[in-house]
Amino acid sequence: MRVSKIQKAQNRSAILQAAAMLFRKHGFESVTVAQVMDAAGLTHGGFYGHFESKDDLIAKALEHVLNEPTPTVPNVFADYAAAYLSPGHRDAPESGCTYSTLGTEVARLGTEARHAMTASMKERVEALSATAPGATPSARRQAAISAWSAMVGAMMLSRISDDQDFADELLRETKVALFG
Amino acid sequence: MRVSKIQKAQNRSAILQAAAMLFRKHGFESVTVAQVMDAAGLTHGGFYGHFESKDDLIAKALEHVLNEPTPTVPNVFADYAAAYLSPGHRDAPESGCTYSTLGTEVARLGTEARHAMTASMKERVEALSATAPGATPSARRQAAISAWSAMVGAMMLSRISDDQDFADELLRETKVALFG
DNA sequence: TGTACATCAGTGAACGCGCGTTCACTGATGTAC
DNA sequence: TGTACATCAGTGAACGCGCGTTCACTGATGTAC
Repeated sequence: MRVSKIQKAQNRSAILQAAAMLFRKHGFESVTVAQVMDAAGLTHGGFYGHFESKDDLIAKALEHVLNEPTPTVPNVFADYAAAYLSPGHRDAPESGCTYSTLGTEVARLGTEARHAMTASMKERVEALSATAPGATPSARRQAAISAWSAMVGAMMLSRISDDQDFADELLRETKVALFG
Repeated sequence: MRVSKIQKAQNRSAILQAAAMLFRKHGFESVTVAQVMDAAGLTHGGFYGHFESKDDLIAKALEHVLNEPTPTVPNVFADYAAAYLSPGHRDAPESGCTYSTLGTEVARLGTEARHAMTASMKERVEALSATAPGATPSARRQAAISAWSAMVGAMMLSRISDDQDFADELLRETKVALFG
């Protein structure tokens, strides 16, 4: 049964939202098209009315999650880092940072997905540079790049650890090293 | 045709080596058992004489690559970081650091693989702590953790970027921020 | 505004390919005498 | 040391499940008059 144009747009959005969550939680390849559609409250047959292929969905879901405004993100550098490097963020990958959940996989994706990610990375560096410590713009940009790299790396490593204490140590020591 | 015990051990080793390379280059799920066996110079049917399953291979290949002595790794902190953060390392993921190539995927693997990775991470932190900057052991450990996180993160992010200049900037600025 | 028809979003069964896994077979290795 | 036999690593065909993708169909939406 046909649905209204508004409903169709909402459905598309629900698919992207569900995909972005499932991908971050389980990875691109473990998540099936049917699972995404199910999580969006639809049946799998309708998928190709919204997207060309699963690869297309991956690219669109990444763009979607990267471009959505994240109102809870603090815009002061130190606050951003403290929130980022929290155990709460680590334990909720499905709603967290895309780089630390899917980074190594994205590096192998096609042009469209990587291009969207690259644009988003540049924006992130720009935004962090504004409030990063440093006397000159280039010093602030350097601080933003290295600190952001440390955050993303520490988060990923912390999620690998099956030793809770060590996982916490990675986050804590990185946070302290960056901001005293 | 049966082969000697020595040959069998060499074959097993070749499978692990091929798997470790292919996995780092293409990810766990994109690489097939047949591809691994082919790269090891064998046919796929013999695979189950060496490993219980593909998952078993993944765990064993990770242990293999994490425990193999890497003679080219400098043991002085700054040299290690400089070699790590080089474009050459970025452009040869198949023979590079496992964390920056497979990190986000390993975080979702089972007990055996993550346990091996965790033990290896602890060793790496210990090793880096020895020559890390800092007045006290805990300061050195902190420096080792945060700097290593930054290296792994910057490498992963650099591989995502489809903009060469930006990719290089991420590595360069992280290196300079860490060591002047 | 109301009616008749065309459009098309979503459904669910079906298809077919790829990949992990199994298995009967081969022939070289290793061992018992 | 040599011979006969048992073992078993590797081969390659085959199996079967899962998943991406297709398609005929349904019925509500949107549009033309």
